[in-house]
Amino acid sequence: MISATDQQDVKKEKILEAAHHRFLHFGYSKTTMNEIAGDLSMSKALLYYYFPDKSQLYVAVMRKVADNYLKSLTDRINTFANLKEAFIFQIDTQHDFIVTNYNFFDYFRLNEQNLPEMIWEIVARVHESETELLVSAITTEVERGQIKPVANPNEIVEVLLDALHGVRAKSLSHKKTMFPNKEHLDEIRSKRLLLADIFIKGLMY
Amino acid sequence: MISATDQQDVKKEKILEAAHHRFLHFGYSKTTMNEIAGDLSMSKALLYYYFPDKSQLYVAVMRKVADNYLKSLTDRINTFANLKEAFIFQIDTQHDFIVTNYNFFDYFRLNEQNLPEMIWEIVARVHESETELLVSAITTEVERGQIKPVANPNEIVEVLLDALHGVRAKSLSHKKTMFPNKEHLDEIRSKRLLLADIFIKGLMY
DNA sequence: AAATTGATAAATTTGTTAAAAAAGTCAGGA
DNA sequence: TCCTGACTTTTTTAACAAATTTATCAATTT
Repeated sequence: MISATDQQDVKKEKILEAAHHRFLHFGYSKTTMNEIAGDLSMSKALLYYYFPDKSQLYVAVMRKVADNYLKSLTDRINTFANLKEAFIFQIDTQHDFIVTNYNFFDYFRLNEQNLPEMIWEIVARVHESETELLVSAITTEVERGQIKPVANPNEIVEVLLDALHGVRAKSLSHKKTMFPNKEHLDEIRSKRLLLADIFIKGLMY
Repeated sequence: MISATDQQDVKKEKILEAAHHRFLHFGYSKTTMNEIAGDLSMSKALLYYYFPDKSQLYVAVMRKVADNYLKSLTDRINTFANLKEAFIFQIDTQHDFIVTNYNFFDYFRLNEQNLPEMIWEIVARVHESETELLVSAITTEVERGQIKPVANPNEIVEVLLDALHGVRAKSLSHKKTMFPNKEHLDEIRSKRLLLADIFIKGLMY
């Protein structure tokens, strides 16, 4: 027998899917609760039965999206042959994550200031997970004797992540095209790989 | 005898000073041509005699500010004992430049898209100058045999500048305080120095 | 002629308000 | 417990007037 709670979870899941679809294609502000309800052939009121309001629905979708990303990270932790592999994985995985969810994050970019606290918690979780992956890779590489022991791997990783972010931000700013195209993205990727290379050598003996 | 053109230049200079003062303290949108004229006890119409419009006045001030910065860079080119010194100089000089002109750049940040072409030319000049300084420092260090020969120093420097920018951007985003305070700035500086250190080691043999 | 101004025109921003759209609520039905 | 239609409240949009600011120009001074 299927419990009521399970049924609810199934329906909630359906709603999350529909909402994700809308948010992903049209962004937060350009999708209405009516439309999401319409997509599911249900009344708007029912959405409010399952989720308290629009922004918390968005947060729930975000959490799901983030959890998927998180999982793809934790699945691979400690599976790398060397530090470089780990760096490349981080660069490509994060890149893919951002590109495939580009529109979804418009709400995020638009409000920047005064976002619900929960959003920041999710962001923090993601960041921690990214950090963890790389810290672990560095620690392993130290144990293997490939690079110098580092006093504070966390600090190193944070600087690396900031730096990688900078490569993206700088390349994308003052480009007219609202949408990053293939060439840009390739340019960013190769710059990041160059940075990663130098960085790794910088950690060696 | 003082030529009419010299007189004009003197007066233009006065106007640039007054405009800079206003832009620096209140930003572009919060200063009016009337106020600038008032500061100089002249009529607003006279401003338009010397400068075609507000935005070109701003650009002229910007050019002056940028030229000063540029000069501080070219003055020091090829005067560094080693690569690290050059990097530190770059970090500190640029940092100082941005902090002392923080408000002045609000116009810059606010419009981001659709800025007058001249602004981008100035930005490009500054960027080239920063790049030149660092490329020269790297080339010198290669000649000294301190680091490995690099195929494309320009590429390396560009990545470094992007990365340094990233350290700043990441640390400053999602901080509520419109104004970066001392502690933030110190944190950014030390992160940047760490990055520079790793980077330099990454360029060694 | 070159430098300057007051008056005035043109453009932009700000404030107001009404209509439209969207968010969010609720009494009641299956 | 799940669900809806009808309803209320809040937010966004549009239109327009008022106020501010940019920009121009004929007239005046140096």
